[in-house]
Amino acid sequence: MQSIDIPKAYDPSSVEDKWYKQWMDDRIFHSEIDKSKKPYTIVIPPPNVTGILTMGHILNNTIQDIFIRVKRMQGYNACWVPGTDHASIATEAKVTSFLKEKGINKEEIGREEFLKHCWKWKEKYGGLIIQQLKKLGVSCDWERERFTMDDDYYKKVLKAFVKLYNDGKIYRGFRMVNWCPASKSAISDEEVIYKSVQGKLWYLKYPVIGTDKFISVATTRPETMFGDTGIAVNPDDERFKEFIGKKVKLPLVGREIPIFADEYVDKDFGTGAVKVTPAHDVNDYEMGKRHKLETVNIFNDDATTNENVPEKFRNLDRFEVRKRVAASLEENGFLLKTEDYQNNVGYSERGGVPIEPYLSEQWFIKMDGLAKPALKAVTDRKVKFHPNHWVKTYEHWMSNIRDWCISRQLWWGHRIPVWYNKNNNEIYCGVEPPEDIENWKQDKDVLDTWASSWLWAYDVFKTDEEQNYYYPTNALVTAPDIIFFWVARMIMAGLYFKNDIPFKDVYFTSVIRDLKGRKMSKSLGNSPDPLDVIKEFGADALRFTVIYLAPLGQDVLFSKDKCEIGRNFANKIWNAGRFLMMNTQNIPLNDSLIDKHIDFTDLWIASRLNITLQKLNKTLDKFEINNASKIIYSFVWNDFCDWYLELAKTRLYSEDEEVKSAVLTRSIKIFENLLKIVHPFMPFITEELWHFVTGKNKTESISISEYPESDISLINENADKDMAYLQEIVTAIRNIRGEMNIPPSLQLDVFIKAKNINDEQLDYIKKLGRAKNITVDENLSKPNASASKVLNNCEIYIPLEGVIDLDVERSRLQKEIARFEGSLRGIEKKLRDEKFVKNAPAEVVEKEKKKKEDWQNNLNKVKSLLEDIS
RNA sequence: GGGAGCUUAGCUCAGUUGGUUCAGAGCACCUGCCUUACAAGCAGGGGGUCAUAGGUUCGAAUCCUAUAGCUCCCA
Repeated sequence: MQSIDIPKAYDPSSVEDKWYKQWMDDRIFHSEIDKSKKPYTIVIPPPNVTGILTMGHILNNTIQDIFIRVKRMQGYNACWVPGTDHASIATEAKVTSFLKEKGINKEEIGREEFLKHCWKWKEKYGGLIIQQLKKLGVSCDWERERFTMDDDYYKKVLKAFVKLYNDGKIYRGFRMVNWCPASKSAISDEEVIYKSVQGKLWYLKYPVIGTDKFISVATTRPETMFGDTGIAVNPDDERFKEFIGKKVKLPLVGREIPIFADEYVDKDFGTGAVKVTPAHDVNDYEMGKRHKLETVNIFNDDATTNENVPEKFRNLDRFEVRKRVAASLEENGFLLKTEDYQNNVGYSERGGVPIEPYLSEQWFIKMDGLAKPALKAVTDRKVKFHPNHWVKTYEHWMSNIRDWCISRQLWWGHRIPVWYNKNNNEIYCGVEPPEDIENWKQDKDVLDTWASSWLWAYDVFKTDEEQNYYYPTNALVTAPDIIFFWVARMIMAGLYFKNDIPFKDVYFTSVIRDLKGRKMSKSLGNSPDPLDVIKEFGADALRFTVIYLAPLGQDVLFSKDKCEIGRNFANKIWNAGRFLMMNTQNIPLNDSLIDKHIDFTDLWIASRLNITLQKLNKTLDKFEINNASKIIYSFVWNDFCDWYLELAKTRLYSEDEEVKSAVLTRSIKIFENLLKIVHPFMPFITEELWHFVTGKNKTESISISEYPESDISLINENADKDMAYLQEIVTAIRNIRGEMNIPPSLQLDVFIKAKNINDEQLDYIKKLGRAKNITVDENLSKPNASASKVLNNCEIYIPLEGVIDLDVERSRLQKEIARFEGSLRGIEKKLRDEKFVKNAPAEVVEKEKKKKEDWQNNLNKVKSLLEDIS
């Protein structure tokens, strides 16, 4: 065998790009319909096409990749469809401001020109996040990459609209909506984010006509007074009874508006009387309808004041007007007082400015009929949530859902497929425009982005045949903050359009936060750039670290330094592989020998492997992916590296060539299995090592090798027991050596008082315990000046003539005594308790009795050992 | 105001069906080691009244109730 030069430390940079290219060249992530195989499908939550990769994406996509890779190796037809969405508001905002910098106004160049710029922008920045995802090593089927504005997907979105329209599920209406003055568009309820803001409460005085009295009202938004068309009080409020039916004269405006009674008014808030502005407040709008009030809209679509306010206040931003109105009211004696006031203000998620309740004509989808079956699918557990507690949130939202405003006053997106006849009131709705197009005018608005991505689970598949094969998908992995935006709506769409759930399981990921627990955000600048992290630690390390840190349903406090967990783990695996490969230089591999030379440690590691596989399957089935990473970690590091390989050295360095071959061959076989179970978590390093140890051609891949199945017949209790005994003894010897500060280079004699240690075990104890000689005898007595340890089935003595520090030894033994005594106290108390003995199952009582005996025995032994040296 | 989640070692978190060999892991810390895979490592060690108060039970980190604190979602 040729000399192998494997570096001491794993260097991901030389490995990752090489393999990713190979995988792509070999198209191993590509899926085609194959009726002989069961499909396992995931569609990616499409990231914003102009976005960049965040730590959230890292976690989310690593999880998806793990599921997909495991299933692929298990022989499923694994298909992971990637893609991006067009992010209507976000992209349009970016393009608009880009153009503005160049002195170009969107309105001036018109819709078509503007869209050309959008597409250019998309071409330029759209590929970025996809390239970044590839760095992470994800095994998406890139040949299936989709974009929500691809021609055929675009058509499918329109088709869905037309169907809903024809089914009477869509209507157009003049309603109060959440208006984002930054993007000059309506947004949905879900895109409004409430923030607690320190503001003021202004107390205004409105003169009551025909009296010399004022009625005072409290408001957080004095500028809206220009739109006031009434004053409301609670009908039971004695303070205002005399005013009901009278009118006030609106300050600064002079308009006369009525005072009326309405149950809605809270007597205890502010002054007990409220100004009513039907055009700019949802509740006031409702009150206005009840009392047939006039609506006076005082804002333009960018929330500057319009011609309905007095001239000196016109064409000003709403916050500027607020200042001026307050000042003017004060000047004219209409301001009673101001107070500091903390209130919740709705902000536009994308626009970042306070939303304005605004009356306008919009399109809505009726949610009633869609929501009910979608709710049932989840409460019946046809769609399962992981963790399950999200069901309650979902349930609550679904039961209180309101109609969905789907029109956006934007250009970048799917334009609403509705045309209005120029000559009459006719409306046409269809995927294709009307034939006599010259007589029609298309609706100007586009659809909410979610009204395109809610079809994602099936419309990413182009043909009916594909949809029938791949749909419903198996799992959706997503951040919990889009449960309403997306998850809920996908379920509605799936059931409505496909008559089937879109996915069987939904995995809600952790939220990645910084070490202070703050959400990672661009504005805080507290998020490391994932690509920098990959460069520094490697994609495998990053992947493993985030999974290792992310328990189901818990947030993750992350900093890039934590990637040492993954990097060190990768290095550990690397060196285990390196060790095996180094040995192949001198030891020939031979499959036929492995069953000929087998001892309990071989049986034990096989047993451990199969127990691990069993646990792994269970946790993966339950979507406990964080648990899975820990199971793997402990098998690799503790079982395989710390114990098995250390034990194997005894035989690898022996004289028997057959034994050496057998042990090395077996070790490599176990290692290959180990690589396979690590592979979905750390695809690159495992691919590299797999090729080292199997010598396979580079076009073969561990990615499509067979995933190990757990073989229960290999779980071996006897081997486990023998091994546990060995570990106990070795640990005891090490404990003595450690506490006595004996350097590893100093070999010592060891005496074990026991009857059942076989020669195999003895060899290992000698090696791992760094013993010169070991004497085992059932009846031996403690040598002079030796340190000792009492175990359940044996006692260990290490003579330390000249080395022993009696004080250290005494305190060691005293500690042991304290431990045994503590345990005994608890157990004796329990056994003295008649109720326990009477009520507890006999088994448990027996167990306790046995324990008590053992510990009492041990205690006595340690006590006498202590006496010996006192 | 409604809902969800969390509170276990200095830090970040595991602890499935209640039973002192489950009070654990990683990091951090202390001690000794460059032991022929790995100092990104090896071996050993210290450290917790499992938020608080009640309750159920023979027995509670684990089940129930209340309280406090933190986080998030919704209005």
